[in-house]
Amino acid sequence: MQLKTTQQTSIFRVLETLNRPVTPQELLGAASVESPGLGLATVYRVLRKLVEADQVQKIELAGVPPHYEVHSDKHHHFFVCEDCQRILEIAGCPGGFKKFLPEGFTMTSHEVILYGMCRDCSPLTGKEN
Amino acid sequence: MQLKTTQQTSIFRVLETLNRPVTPQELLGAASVESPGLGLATVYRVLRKLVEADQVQKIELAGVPPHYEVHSDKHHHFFVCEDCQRILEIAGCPGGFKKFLPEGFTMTSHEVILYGMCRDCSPLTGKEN
DNA sequence: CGATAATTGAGAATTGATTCTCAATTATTT
DNA sequence: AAATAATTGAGAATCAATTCTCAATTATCG
Repeated sequence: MQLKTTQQTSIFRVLETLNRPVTPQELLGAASVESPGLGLATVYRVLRKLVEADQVQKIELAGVPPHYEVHSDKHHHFFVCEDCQRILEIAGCPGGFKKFLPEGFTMTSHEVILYGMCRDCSPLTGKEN
Repeated sequence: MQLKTTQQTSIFRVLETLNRPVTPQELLGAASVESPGLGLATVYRVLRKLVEADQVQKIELAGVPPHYEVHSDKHHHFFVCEDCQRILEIAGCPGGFKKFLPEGFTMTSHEVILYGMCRDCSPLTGKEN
């Protein structure tokens, strides 16, 4: 997908800058700085096109609304902060999941989600300390 | 939560019998055999109570609607069949996820989801062969 | 038994995420 | 610049999951 307008460019640039999964609302807020008056419908329109073009991935994890992030080819998983709800990419993976499959099952992919508190929200390392 | 009525009993019994995560619709269908005329609202009402009482767990996984199953204390994960959309519990877990956490993060739990084809849907072992 | 409380089913209403509609604005073509 | 095409923002509409409303049914209690 080629970005033609100010709005489209802002949306994609913000996605690249934040470099983590964000909600459409978050994206609207951040991209509105560059593109005042930006509408949520446009954010969704652009996201849809970007997802179709495989430049952006929609991340759906339990307990949090859908997030979007610039598509990465590296195998990775996610961390969800139970306090601020922020999602972060986690590099690395223990692997070796196939041995847990029952007989006759085939596995095409897997997902690992870690839940806890991010640095900013952890009581001992957070900003407030 | 103590089960008082026919409807409540059927709903819980079916959950126990099926012994896997099911959708409220599936549950309605199955419990309607014992309780003809059962309504979806009642299924949701009873599920909500059971979840509050921690007797049932709501399972939310990407790509499939929410499922409910009898609460199990054993640590386990899930397999999602990409063909029939059925969810199955997987016993066992590789563990050792904490080493993937960034500095200063704390982990309280994790989730592993395997995607693929279940026995019934796998081309070489399915019913149709 | 008669009164009161609880539960139920049906369908309307709500919620959150997303898409659609449409008039206005902006870009592109000629 | 005129005509045509594309994009946008706002709010309405949709969609799926779930909850609410309310009258009818069922259960419980004195």
